[in-house]
Amino acid sequence: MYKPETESAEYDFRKIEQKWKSKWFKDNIYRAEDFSDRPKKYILAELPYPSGESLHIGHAMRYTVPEAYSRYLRMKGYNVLFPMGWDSFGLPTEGYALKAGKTPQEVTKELTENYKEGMKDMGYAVDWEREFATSDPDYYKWTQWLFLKFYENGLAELKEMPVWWCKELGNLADEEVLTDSEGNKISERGGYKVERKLFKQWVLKIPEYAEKLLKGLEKTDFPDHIKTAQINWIGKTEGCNVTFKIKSQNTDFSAEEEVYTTRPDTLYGVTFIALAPEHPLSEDLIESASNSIEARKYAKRVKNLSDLEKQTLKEKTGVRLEGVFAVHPFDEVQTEIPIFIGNYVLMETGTGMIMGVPAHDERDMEFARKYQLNVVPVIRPPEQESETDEVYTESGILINSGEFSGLQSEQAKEEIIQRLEEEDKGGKAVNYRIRDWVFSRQHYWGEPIPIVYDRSGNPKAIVDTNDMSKVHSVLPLELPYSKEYEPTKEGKPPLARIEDWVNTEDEEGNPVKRETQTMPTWAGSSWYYLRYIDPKNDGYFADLEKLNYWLPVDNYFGGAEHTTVHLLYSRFWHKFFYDIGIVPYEEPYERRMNGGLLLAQDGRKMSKRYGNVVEPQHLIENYGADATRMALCFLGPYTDTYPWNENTIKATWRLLNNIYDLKNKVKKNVNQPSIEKLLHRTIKNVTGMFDDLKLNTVVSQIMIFVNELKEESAIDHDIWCNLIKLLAPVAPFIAEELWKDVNGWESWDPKNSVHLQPWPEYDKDLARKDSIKIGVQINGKIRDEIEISRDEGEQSVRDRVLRQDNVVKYIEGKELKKFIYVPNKIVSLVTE
RNA sequence: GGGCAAGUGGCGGAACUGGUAUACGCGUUGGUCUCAAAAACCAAUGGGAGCAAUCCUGUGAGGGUUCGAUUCCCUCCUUGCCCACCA
Repeated sequence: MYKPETESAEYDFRKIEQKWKSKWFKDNIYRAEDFSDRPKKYILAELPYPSGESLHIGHAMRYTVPEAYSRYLRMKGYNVLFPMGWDSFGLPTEGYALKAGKTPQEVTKELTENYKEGMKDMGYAVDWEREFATSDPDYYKWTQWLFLKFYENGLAELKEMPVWWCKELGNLADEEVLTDSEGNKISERGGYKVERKLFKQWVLKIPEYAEKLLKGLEKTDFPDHIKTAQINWIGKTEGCNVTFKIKSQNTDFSAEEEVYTTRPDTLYGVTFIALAPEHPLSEDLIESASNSIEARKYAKRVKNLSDLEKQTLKEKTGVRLEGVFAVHPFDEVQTEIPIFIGNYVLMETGTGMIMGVPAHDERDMEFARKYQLNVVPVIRPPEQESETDEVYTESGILINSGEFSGLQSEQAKEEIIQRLEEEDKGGKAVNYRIRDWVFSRQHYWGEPIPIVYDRSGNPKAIVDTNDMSKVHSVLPLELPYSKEYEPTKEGKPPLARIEDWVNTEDEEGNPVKRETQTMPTWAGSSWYYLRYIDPKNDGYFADLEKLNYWLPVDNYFGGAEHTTVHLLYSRFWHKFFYDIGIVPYEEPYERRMNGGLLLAQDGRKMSKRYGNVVEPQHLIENYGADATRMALCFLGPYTDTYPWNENTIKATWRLLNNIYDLKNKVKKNVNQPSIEKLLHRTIKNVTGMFDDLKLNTVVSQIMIFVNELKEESAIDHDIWCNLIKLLAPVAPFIAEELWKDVNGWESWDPKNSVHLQPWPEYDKDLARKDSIKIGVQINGKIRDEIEISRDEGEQSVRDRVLRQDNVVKYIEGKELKKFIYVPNKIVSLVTE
């Protein structure tokens, strides 16, 4: 088999890459300057979590394009911040440690060193002086401080919540639970079985920021599909609350309770009320029903049903509360409305109680059929005379609706809401799908939550965040060292085992117990982009002036899987920080780009199981980092998912060899006008493509240019210098080497680095083609082509076109009805 | 079921605000070099017809708008991702 390393090519990438790597990072030529006169650009790529031996090709795939882009911007004259750090708390690292039989602390140190070395090998232009890991006490001191800010402002609180629970991992957030192919719920990491359980959890009240998160999107420049995903996740609906009186025939119990609906226009079609078994009123209602024993049994069973079972048993069931009924809010509707406890009513949605309108809701209909409940159509399709037999869920014209009959749905909604408000029986309401963010985990490897409990179990913060001198003595609350970091069998957090840490004293010397749950992985990554701005600050999380200079992040690159989790939740943090005045901008990220996946050559996902994993280290050794970088750029657009192809890296390696060989042809003052014109076109194209982040075509353009240069016997020195600069962002090592050679420098001086040189400018006139071949269309089909000079006049083109043989052939004997000439684009003729 | 993204040669992909579809690369075929192979270099390469100039056809399918549609509009199909009894 052909192996590049046996070739006797002059291009010795190993030597070249080793040399420049050591110089760049020793002198940190990629340092981001605080408060430079140059305009700033903050380019951020999601920080990796160390969970494997070393850098994976997926990382290289995600980082190469943003990094090359950051190099381009630096050459364009920007003061660029391109930082890197490690998301080292959390399950990925803990899981790796468990498997390796080491502590997370040891593993973090080892892995981050490997990753960093891998990134240096790739030539990533990172300002390593700003590196940190989220598990560094110096860092999580501020994660804890920020958490306490949430607590002080009532946005973090303890809540009894049904959460995902798994024997092996403790509790999990919704985002950490997946559905497997059989419909079973499993953990994202490890694939363990999970179920629902009630726990006292810390939650962050992100729903309170729903409206601000929606509004803030307008201020960002995110692509529409990302905005839409976040909008849908927040799930705002507008409707109204309707108050129903509830009475019992058996007891003197009575109550008033609200349901939420988006369809007040169907209010006259209500034939039953259903509530979730978790509803606060359900206990009282069961008590007042004549079948309370049966009802209580049913409610208990449904409550304990895990979502796993709910998933498989999707049938709607319920139990009627005999002798209890609801009264329609409008007096003229006299029916006694039956009340059910139903398994399909979710406590988390709306008010946890619904009005059942079977005629206009599929789910209600299914339920009504099962329990033989009345179906009262109150909306008819606008194009039909009467109601349909089917469930009609669209809007239409109201019927059987008293004074509102005849109205169109939209208008009826308003008028019904108005009447409800007038009669004090409800009113406009808004509902959000987004839930409280469960923010505690029963793991060892996370930020300890800086909360203690007094003797009666009341939580309190371990320090007042405004008292900075105390903050420094109390925070960070360090994670105690422990060899046992697996959850206990009973599900107690691992920290609960360390008794002398758990039992402590508050400021007044009262005995208190520490919170033993820790924060989720998302904690550290929710604000890391702020710390990059001022990573060494030990007096504050980040200096306001520096934040003011660097924020917002100009372009944030990451995975599509984070669109509705990390990207949304960190916006929540930031908006809260803005509200309490500790950050200067409302939105953290100006732009966002989601990266695609790199599949294996066989088209499947890369996996050790399939043995189809591509190792970046292997590629670097065999072809060099430059060829690897170029191949990753060249394969396809950043946002797309496509398979790896070993032949692509052979192609980019060959390209680099060709370029390296060209240097022998470089001479001063070579006159090559057509190459010069091509150079300017290339600069123009490449520049535009970098701005559009289309690096696959950047590589194509360089290939086209190099192909032309290969035909030349000599290459002009200045043209060559420009090519090197164009090459620099994608292939930084070879560019640096060629730059040194062409300038004849004997020794290294950081300021001479090609990566700090200005990006080439193009001359508009030179970039323009003088003559252009355009197509000649006759009746919509291309029949001929004609070479015209740029901006040639219509008359002249017309004369010449009409004389062309092929054109004459087609239009002979026919009337020319139209002659269309789009300058420099096309000629189009239409005959009868 | 809902939302989002996407369907272009054998493959990865180009195509600016509608203007010669398939740039660039891979692969394949033929050739040069070689005892031979690899590499390198040259040539061809969407499909079909033809000795040929040339013609027909072609961007998931079907309609539409237009002198002209991969691009805009409508209907549908397929794939991927996300969410999913959300009242």
